[in-house]
Amino acid sequence: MSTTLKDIAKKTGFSVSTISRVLHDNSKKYKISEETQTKVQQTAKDLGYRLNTLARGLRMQKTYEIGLIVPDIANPFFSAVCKNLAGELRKGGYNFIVYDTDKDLSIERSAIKKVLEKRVDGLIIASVGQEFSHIQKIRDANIPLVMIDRCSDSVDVDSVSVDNVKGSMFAMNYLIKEGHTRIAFIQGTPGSYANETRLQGYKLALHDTGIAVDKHLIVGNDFRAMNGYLETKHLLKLANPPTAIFTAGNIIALGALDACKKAGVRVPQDISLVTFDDPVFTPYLSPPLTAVEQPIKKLSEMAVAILYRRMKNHHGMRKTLLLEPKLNIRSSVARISTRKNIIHSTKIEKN
Amino acid sequence: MSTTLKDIAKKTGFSVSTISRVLHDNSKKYKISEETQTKVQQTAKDLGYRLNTLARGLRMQKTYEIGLIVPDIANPFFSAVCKNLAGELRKGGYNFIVYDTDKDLSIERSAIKKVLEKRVDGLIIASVGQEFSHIQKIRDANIPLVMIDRCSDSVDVDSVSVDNVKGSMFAMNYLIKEGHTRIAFIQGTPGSYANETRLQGYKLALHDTGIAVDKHLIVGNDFRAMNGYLETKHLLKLANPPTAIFTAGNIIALGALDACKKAGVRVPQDISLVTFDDPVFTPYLSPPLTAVEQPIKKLSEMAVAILYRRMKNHHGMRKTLLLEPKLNIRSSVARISTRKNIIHSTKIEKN
DNA sequence: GACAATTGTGCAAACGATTGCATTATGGAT
DNA sequence: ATCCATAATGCAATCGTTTGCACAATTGTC
Repeated sequence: MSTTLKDIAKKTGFSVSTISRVLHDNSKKYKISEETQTKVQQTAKDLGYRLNTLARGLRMQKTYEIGLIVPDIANPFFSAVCKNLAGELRKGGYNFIVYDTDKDLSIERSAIKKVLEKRVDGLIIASVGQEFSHIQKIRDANIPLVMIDRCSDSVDVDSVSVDNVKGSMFAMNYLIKEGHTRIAFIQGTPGSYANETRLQGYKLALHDTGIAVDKHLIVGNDFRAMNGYLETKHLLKLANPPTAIFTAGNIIALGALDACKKAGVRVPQDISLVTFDDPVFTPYLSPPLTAVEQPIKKLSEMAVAILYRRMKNHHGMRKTLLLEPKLNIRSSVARISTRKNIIHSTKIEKN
Repeated sequence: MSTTLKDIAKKTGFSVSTISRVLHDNSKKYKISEETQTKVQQTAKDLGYRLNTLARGLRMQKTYEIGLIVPDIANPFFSAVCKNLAGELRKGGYNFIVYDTDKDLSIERSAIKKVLEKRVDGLIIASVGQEFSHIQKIRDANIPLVMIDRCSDSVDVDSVSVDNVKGSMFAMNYLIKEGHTRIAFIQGTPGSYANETRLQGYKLALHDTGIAVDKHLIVGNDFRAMNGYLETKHLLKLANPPTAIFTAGNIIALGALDACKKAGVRVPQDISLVTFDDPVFTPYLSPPLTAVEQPIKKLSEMAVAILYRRMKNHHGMRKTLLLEPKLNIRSSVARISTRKNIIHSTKIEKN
């Protein structure tokens, strides 16, 4: 259908080899005459020649493609990661194929299969699960691979992720410093990497400062807004409600905020709110939310750097990177005093 | 490196043809014996055979890949489109390659080149610009193509987009119905398809109801938050400020909201706010914003449907679809009365 | 017992590029 | 005149599949 080297060869009278060399080799190496070069290039343009990367990839055993597998591309965190990775990879002359697994492990498996069938040169994957045997297999097949946004000691693969534990501790320590001791945690999906590590940080911070963990203050079960809404409502009705809420993800925080407003509870005067994750709209909420920001740009850069390294050296030592998050302090936390706490409680009863 | 059909052939004693047929043909057609099938399948599994789509694509002249080109994947609208398209395409057995052009026409051009070199079976493109000659060329080369999120009579390509003009009119008519006559429009990037069509709807609605267009009320120059912030500040300082603001995009609205809050101007009591585009966080802002929602799911479904149609029939009639947006009424618009307007004005002076 | 139909499998030519190894022509050195 | 280096190009194998055609063996039909 489309023009091939052969067509150009026929038209110019040169051999396919010569055409190939002129068009892709920069042709210095083979000392093609100027005259031939211009002639070939001209006819290539005339005929609208377009490289066939399938043929090249097959012959060269290299595709210049990187596979990217993410649980949910509509999640601002992942779409930002996507964008940064794209830019970073472009610099190195690589393109990438994205797969959205919709947080489904079976789709993830089939995505991996597909992407390997495409003979990508490398793979970046933010796995959904806690189960990594299928990923280990890729590594065992010597396909360059880096995991992002989660790491596990149970697999021997390169990884770069954000230190969720530390992030939680930043948030919690700040709340504690401001005088809070009754701090609720609204979870995301239990069992997910993000949730478990963030929960761990929550507990650790409490433990470090000698505050007992109150199981009634750990609530919730997924990363959606409705979860934040319902659990906040529930928390506000407790006999002894928390003075602060820490949510495992930003969408949860949206729901929490909504619940507070509907209950006539003011943030931060009546209750404080901090959240993990910090997408573009957080500063524009009312009030602007204090949030744990993940270093997305750095994460992407590192992921690509580690991937390149692995593509050069299949058998190097495993590399795991844990990046430091950052607490962005805005206006959703109040310094606490006992009196405020009481006012707060009465307010609740009213509703 | 990896196992090929040949390897399996060698191991089982059958020919490459037989292996191929068993593994991909469902082999009914060629009446391969049960015995052979199981034997082949077993060794394929043992050897960890993985299809090489490069070779297959080369031979079959079909890749089962669709290229997707978007201006900014981190934009919630496009990442949602992405996700919906992915799901839709998966149903048909297609994968897709995404390119983020970063709103840069030259990157767009090179992305198109790259994606065609990959011999995708089709192309979905949300072009950045108003200039479509490069896109027309693809169509001329008989590559199935559908444009999304913008359409133009100047190119002869299939397209599906949201009726921005109508969307703007929905928003404006609502504001007008609520008694507003001084309505400002904060633009996005002038010259962009999204902006011009939304602006057109703004003007049209005013015109239809006999309200004169006041040029001082059309302000702004890009889709970012800072633009919304600065322009709102400016609008509030006018001698005769608007009673309502309509923003061309949601991020602009975030900035506008922020400016109002900082100026002590309440929404909607002191000024009303409506915006185009309606991502997940809009209902959780304070106040929940009345916004024009784009039918993203429908858009994606239609885009894929039209693409499939075009892949089957290269020479059919051009098809352009214009989908209807929807106004989600929340709490950012107040019914206006002259008295309120005066109170409002005094409030402004105070700041 | 002759012939046709069916069953099960293999041969070999594509698909479009890359590249090591010729090959030819030319000029210079001896 | 002989030999060698160099310049400019061509040959042909290869990458891993798919698939039209051929072919042998078996079964069925009259």
